[in-house]
Amino acid sequence: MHQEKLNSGQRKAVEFSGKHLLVLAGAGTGKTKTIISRAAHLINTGVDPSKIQILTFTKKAANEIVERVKSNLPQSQGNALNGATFHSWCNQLIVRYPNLFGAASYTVVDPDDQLSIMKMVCGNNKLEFGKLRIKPQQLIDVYSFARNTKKSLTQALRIKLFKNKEDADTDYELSVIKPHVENLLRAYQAKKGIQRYLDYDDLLLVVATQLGNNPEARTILSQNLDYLLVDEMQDTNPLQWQLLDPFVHICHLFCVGDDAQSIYSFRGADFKNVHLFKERVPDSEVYKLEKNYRSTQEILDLSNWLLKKSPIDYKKQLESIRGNGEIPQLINVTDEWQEANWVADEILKNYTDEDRSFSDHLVLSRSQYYTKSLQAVFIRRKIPYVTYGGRKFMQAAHIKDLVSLLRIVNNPYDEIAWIRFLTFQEGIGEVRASRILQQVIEATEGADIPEILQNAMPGEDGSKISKLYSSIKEKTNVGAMVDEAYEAMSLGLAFRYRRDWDEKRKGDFPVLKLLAQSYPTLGEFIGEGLLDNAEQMNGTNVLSESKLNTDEDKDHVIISTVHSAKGLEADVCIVLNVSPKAFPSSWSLDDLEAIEEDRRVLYVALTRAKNRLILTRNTSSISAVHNRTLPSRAGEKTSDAESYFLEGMPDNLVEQKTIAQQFGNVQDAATPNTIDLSSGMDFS
DNA sequence: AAGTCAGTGCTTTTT
DNA sequence: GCACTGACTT
Repeated sequence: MHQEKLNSGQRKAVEFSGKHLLVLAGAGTGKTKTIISRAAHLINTGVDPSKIQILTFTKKAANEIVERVKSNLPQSQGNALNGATFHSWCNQLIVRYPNLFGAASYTVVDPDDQLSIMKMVCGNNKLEFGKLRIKPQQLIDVYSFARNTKKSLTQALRIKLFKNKEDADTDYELSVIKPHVENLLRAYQAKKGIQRYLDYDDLLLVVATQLGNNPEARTILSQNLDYLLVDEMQDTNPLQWQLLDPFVHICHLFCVGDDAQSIYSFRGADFKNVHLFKERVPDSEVYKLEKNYRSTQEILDLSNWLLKKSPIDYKKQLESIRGNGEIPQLINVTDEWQEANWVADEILKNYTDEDRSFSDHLVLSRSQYYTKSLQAVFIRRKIPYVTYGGRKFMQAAHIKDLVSLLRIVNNPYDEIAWIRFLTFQEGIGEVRASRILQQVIEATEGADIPEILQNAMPGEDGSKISKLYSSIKEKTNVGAMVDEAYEAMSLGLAFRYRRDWDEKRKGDFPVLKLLAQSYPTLGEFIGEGLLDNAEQMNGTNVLSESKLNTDEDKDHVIISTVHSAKGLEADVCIVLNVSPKAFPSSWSLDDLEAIEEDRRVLYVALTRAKNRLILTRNTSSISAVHNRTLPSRAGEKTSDAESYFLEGMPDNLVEQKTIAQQFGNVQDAATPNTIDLSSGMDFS
């Protein structure tokens, strides 16, 4: 058993004996440690672990917190402790109380499926209004934004499509567009209803609505829950607040957050949930944690300087308990291949000369896309790495193919899964699939699906598929269902993905089976499995270590987006491409709030470093930008150069280096063909 | 009607 | 690498 040491502020929060508490904790002040110790403290003082629920933003964070609480307790004492994301928690509640939430046999749809549904709804209806064309994906975004922020459709359209402009032209365009959008969104909602789909937002909405309206629901839940511990409170949005609000009367809230690290406003996050905590929650207190234990003072000086330049007053000045260390480095490069190679050099040098392990390194990027060249270089130079925040395991095409069969067994109304599964069969395309689907839909409730399939597809194909369907339906073990489905589909899969079948995709199916086996029912696998993150190790999928024992090679560099790196820390932290147009991103330039959010993104990145902080930047984009002033709104004097976050940085905050050209010439480096670096190598 | 392939354009951030 | 398109074959 291992107790975490606390300072007086942390201890005060951990041992808080009032009703509700918000802990405002700056970066590196021991936020995670405090929430972990709080859970352990509650259990130690006699609270039933099954009545504590920890809520976080990612499954990874949830798992990590629960594991660390357990290691703080005598063995098996914390086994009943629950940690989940808002979404998976709601999903669990819906599964556990089907009658309460009225969602008996439903399927959770992921963003890909949402898009497919929206495309079906739009059909040939191209939303074109003069210059403005609205894509199905944008409709989904507007819909989700409106529901998460509780804003009207008009407001959501204005913010998402018109950058929040409020002039007469915008108002006119809005009035033209709105009725069309409304029709499509209503059709989308109707389709979800018929096919028993719940999208991510529905999961929260179903639970929040029921809790708000139904006293019985509150009574039932209050019997099973005493403490709610919420991590990253600054990233909760109005919908999530609507979900939390009823619990004020049901249990004790313990929330931790930092307004300077709020980086999810694109998803509707609203730091009012932090600022108005005391007003909204009766019987509540707010504590602050201000001593930074993570970083050396030089790293905090740079972070403080960045935040101080903001027009927003965060009232934050981090001070290091640890004292002084290395000055942060700013590495000037001319292109991303040079940058990637420099990063690889640095890491290899630290590994061999400085006795640092690969896992002491965290490489952060604004976007997932930007790490592509870095990954290519790491593979070529044999640096082990994992990526966080990439495409989900369950979203991969070959996985979705197989899962489509399980989905139609689980929910025969699942149109998307039907189409996917049927068109997977050789000789069946979209037209025939729709026809077969039509027969399934028209069949009366409770009709025998295998029989319908048999009739819809005369001949051997029909009977094969029909038998497969019944045979899977009979199984009770989810892993066995995966096996059966794989046996039937592997030939087709191997052919369809023959290009990278042996190297990449084939190996995912044993992983899928392992994942499936960890769920008691098919419904839970399909619902929650979707919400489960995978990480990629050197380009191939692995599931979180708790599920798969990957003891081999735990030493690897972590490559992550800043958004996925919340809560992470590392000895050496490298922030890629801190260049104009990236910080702030060129998308944000004419929106002040977006610029400030980008500033917080960089702030989060900088404060991950414990001892060595390295920023890289592309000098070619600096000179390009300095020569050009952006067209700006009347009266404003903004330009890329002026809004660039490192503009005007005092010389003493960083040590600059400029890397001489060393690998090939500029033309070579700029050719995208460089990706071929990886193809000729030995993967063993 | 279904399948294949080469060419094109496009890539914020996440549950 | 990805989704999508258009032209082609089966």
